[in-house]
Amino acid sequence: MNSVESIIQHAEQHCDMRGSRLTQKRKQVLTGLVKSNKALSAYELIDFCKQEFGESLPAMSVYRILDFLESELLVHKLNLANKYVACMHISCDHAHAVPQFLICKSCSIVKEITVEESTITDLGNTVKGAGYQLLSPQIELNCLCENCA
Amino acid sequence: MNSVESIIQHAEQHCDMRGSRLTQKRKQVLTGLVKSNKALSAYELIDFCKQEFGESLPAMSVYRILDFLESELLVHKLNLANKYVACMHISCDHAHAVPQFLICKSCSIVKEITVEESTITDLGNTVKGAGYQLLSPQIELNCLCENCA
DNA sequence: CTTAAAAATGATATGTTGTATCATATGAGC
DNA sequence: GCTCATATGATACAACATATCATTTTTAAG
Repeated sequence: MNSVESIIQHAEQHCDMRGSRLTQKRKQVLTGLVKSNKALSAYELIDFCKQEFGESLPAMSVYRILDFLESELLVHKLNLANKYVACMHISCDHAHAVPQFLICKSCSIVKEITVEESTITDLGNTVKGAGYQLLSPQIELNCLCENCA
Repeated sequence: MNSVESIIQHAEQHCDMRGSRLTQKRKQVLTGLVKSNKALSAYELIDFCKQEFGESLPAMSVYRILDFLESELLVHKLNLANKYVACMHISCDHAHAVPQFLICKSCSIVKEITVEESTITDLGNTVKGAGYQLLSPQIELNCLCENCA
């Protein structure tokens, strides 16, 4: 069993335990993200499902599926790029900390790293000090990856 | 002279010194951002100029004007929200450090604060350690402001 | 097993953000 | 007043996203 299948299987178990269902199409969309190994837009995922599975998904469905996958913590939405990535920790058991995404603006490859505890504390204090409440504790940075730099 | 006019005047001096021109329309767009005191989309700025000045700007022009204002450091583009805000430091003389934007997802009011030196250093090291190169050193966080919380 | 309710997906239209491209106008310097 | 660079206009369209109502599939109760 290759690693993509293994990840999907983990995702399925995860949904089972949470009482939600990883349907065929949800699995297809997630597979697109896992396989591509980078951030894809909803429309790129439509193309993927068309080519890979001969499945013609309407945009609305893909967005709904992405919302679902996000609510299951299997996928992250990258607001900087208007794209979506598979969570890197699907196969990990531990809950993971605040994610930091380094998004290559050229090729959309994303590195999801865990933010230093101290950095998060600093950020949180700053936000609270300004009277604001953090909504999505997630840091996204526009970068260039090694290849594209 | 109210503070909006004062800020615009500072912006004009800034452009003079840099050998660029703050034209009528550029001034109108900047005025929209300064007056509204929050982040606006390009199309909201079109509406503002229409209502305030009876000026019908095509989208293309507004985007070009925003690019110009950004290159002059008078305006920041918030990629999280696809909106634009006037820089809070137009009237300051000192060059300012890496900005951090707390964006209220509900009302678009933005707090621009200066990132702690240590936080930036941490971030920079993490990015470099991951083999990535930071493109736009600017942190944007989805928040709720005091009023909307 | 059948049927009603809930969950998931489809279809269509449209809204929002942004850019490509080619044309026109405006202003600074000779 | 010309000329060239800069600025702006007009039109079309691409990419991302949602509203709304219809249909299908699944679940669960009787």
